[in-house]
Amino acid sequence: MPELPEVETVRDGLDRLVTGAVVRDVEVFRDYSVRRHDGGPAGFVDQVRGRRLAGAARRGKYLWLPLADAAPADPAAALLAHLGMSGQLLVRDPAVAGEWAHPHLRVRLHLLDAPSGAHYLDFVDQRTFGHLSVADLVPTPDGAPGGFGSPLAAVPEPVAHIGRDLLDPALDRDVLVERVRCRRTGIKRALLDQTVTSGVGNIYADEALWRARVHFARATDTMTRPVVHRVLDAATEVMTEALVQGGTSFDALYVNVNGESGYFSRSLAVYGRLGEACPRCATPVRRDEFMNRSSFTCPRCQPRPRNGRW
DNA sequence: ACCGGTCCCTGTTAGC
DNA sequence: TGCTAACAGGGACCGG
Repeated sequence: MPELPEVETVRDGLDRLVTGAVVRDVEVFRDYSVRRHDGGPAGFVDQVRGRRLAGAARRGKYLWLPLADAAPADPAAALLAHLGMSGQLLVRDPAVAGEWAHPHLRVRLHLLDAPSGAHYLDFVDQRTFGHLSVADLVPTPDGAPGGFGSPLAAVPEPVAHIGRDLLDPALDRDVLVERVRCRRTGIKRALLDQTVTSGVGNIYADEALWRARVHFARATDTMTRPVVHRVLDAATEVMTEALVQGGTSFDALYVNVNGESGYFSRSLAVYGRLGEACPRCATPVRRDEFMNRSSFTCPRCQPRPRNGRW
């Protein structure tokens, strides 16, 4: 499932492979995949067709391609993507891939003059939790670049409420620690709340908490600054390592921009490993239902707090 | 303003 | 064998 490292892998690939390309045409095969676009599927096609893709930027799990060559009166805008659970952005060349159409192809951009020579940018999404839209760019309140890979101090409007992620050079870590400690909830809920900090999903939250030896239900307002720092450091580490390895793939749904699967799943310590030995102490990994999904912990390294918040 | 619960969607797998 | 139910999960949205 794409979390920050996987999305960053895709962003980096798009930056190299499609920056400068002109969108010659757009096909929407599944209206639901552009559901968050204001003008609907037809408006989406109108706003993307003829525009030049000016780069690739990211904050947390949101990814955007600023659109150049607009009419002078139009506001600055970007093609915005969220991959959801199963979304992929595939840069494809029919000379290599043929005209074979993926069964879950939802949106296809026809490209001209891509630096890679690619003809298509395909949005493929089996479970359709992902989506594309065109959104206006709004200035960042702090005047810093909008995200990773963004030279502009602006973000798409639907991203404006999302917190800076842990790999963002403009993130103020001390402010983030205080924001976490001010919350009255459990630490995992805080990690997954994208308005606090973005990019952390269920997998990396579990891995980070295991590394930091903190239980997911630990109340944020009982955590000392060093402990919060330890959790955030662990999350930064685990995502950085995953990024180096090209992102996680444990169910073969996720592939990077070139269609390659990542291999980080081999390095997961607890996530998805019910009953297997904790790599630190060999205690069997436990699974709890939490937020209508699974949380994996080592019951010995991460004992359940007495006054925890689920 | 903050917090927590619900729902959206589809393919795979487990179980009867 | 064939059906149903559970499961994966980010985030918009809503009610308290």
